[in-house]
Amino acid sequence: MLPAPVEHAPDRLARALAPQITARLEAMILDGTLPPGERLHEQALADRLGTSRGPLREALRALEREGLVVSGGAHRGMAVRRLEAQEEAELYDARALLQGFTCALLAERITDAGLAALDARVAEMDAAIEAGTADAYYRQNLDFHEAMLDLAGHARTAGLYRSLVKESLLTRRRTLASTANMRDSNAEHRAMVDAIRARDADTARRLGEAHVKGGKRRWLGGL
Amino acid sequence: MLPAPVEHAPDRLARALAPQITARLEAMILDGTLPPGERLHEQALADRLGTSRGPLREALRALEREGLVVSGGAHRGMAVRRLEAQEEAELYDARALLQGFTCALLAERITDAGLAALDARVAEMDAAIEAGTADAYYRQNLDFHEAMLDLAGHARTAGLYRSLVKESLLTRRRTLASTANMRDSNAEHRAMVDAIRARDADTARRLGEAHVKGGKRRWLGGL
DNA sequence: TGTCGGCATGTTGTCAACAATGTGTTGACC
DNA sequence: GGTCAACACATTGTTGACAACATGCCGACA
Repeated sequence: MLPAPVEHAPDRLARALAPQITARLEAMILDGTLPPGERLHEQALADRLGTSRGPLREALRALEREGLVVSGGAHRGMAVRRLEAQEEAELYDARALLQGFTCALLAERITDAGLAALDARVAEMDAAIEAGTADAYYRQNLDFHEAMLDLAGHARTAGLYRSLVKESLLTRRRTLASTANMRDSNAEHRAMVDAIRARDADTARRLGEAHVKGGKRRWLGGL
Repeated sequence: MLPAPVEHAPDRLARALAPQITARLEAMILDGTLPPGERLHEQALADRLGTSRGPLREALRALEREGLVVSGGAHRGMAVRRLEAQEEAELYDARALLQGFTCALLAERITDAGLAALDARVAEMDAAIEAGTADAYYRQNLDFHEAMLDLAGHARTAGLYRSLVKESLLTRRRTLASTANMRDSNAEHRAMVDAIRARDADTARRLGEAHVKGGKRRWLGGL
C-alpha cells in the first residue's frame, strides 16, 4: 500500500555506474566494437555511454587491471590491448597449468552428480559438432570449462582461470571452428572426464594440461 | 647547460598521484600500519596522504583488484582484507602450482650463470640461518624466488605469482622464523636447484610444488 | 517492553570546472 | 632543404562541491 518510497527518477536499478560502465566496455571490447589498438578517449566514451568522466575513468582502470586495456603512461591515454603472439602463447601456458590443477582436483572431489553433468555437456557438444553449429559449440565449450571450475570448488584458481580466459578473448579467434578441431577438442574433453571418473588425479592433470596445449597447437596451426 | 625546463614546484618526480598513493597504501597495509579489517575512510585517508579523494579512490580500487582491500558494495565503504584460513590455503595451492611450473621451465632454460646465481643465494641463506638472522633470511627468501621468476622469463606466470605472494603477505606470519623451519626450507631450495641443474623438469616441478606445500605445512603447524 | 517506522547524520557516488602535461604544428635558423 | 625550438591545442590528471544512499538513533505504537 505504501506508494513505493519515492521513485523520483525512472532509474531501473539505482546501482553504481562504474561497474555498469565496466561491463559495457568489456562487452564492447570482447565483441569487437572496440577493436585492439583502438584509442579510448575519455570524454568521447563518457558521452557515448551517457555518463561523466569520473565513473568512466574507474571503469577504464578496472579494465586495465583485467588486461583488456593498456595505458601508455601519464597523459598519454589508454587503448584496447593488442595481444602479442608471445603473450598469447604465455596465456595458453598459464591456462594449461590451471586446467590441469582443476582436473586433478575434480578427480579427488567430484560427485556422481557432477560427473553426470560433465558427461551431459560432452554429449551436448558432440551433438553440436554433428549439427555443424560451431557457434553453439563455442559457447558450450566455455560452459563446460565453467562447470568444471564450479565443481572443483577452488575459488582462487577459478578466478585466475576466468581472468586468463577473458584476456585470451581479446583476439576472438575461432580456432575450433573447423569440424576436425572440434572433434579433437571434444575427444580431449571426454578423456579428461574419464580420467576424473577413474579418480586418477595424475592422468586427469596431464590430460587437462594437454587439452589447453592442444588448443595452443590448434592456434599455432591456424597461425 | 639548459636550465632544467621549469621546475616551478619542488615535485621531485612529477608523476601521477594515483600510483604513488597506491604504493603508499600498499606499504601501509603490508607493514601493518593498516591492519586487516581496518575501515578505509576516503576523506580521512586523502587528508592523511595529502591528496584529494579522486586519486585516492583510484588507488583503493587498484588495491581492491590486487586483493588487499575489499568493498562491501555501493555506499558501504572499503576495508583492509581479512584473509580467511580457507583463502590462505587456496593461495598456497595456487602458488605451489606456479612455483612448480617455474622450476620446470628453469630446468629447460636456465643458463650456467643463472644456476650460479641461484647457488649463491642458497649459500647466502645458509649463512643467514647460521647467523640466526631470521629477518635477513626472510628477505633473501623473497629475493631467491624473485630471481627464479626473472630467470624463467615467463612474464604471465611471474605476474600471477607475484600477485599471489603480495596477497599472502596480508597475514604477515613469519612461519620461517624458527631455525628448524628455515633449515627445512633452504634444504628444499637446494633440492630444487639441483633438479634444475640436472635438467630434470619433472622432478624440478615436483620439488617446486612440494616447497610451497612445505610452506603450507609449516603454516598449518604454526596454526 | 519490544518492535517498527521515520529521521538525522555521515559516507560514498557523481559531476563539472580547473590545472598540468604530452603532442603536433609552424616558423625560423642553419 | 632539413632540423630544432617555441607555441597552441587536445587530452588527461586533479580538485572541490553536490547528490544519493546506508546506517544508527529516537520516538511512537502495539
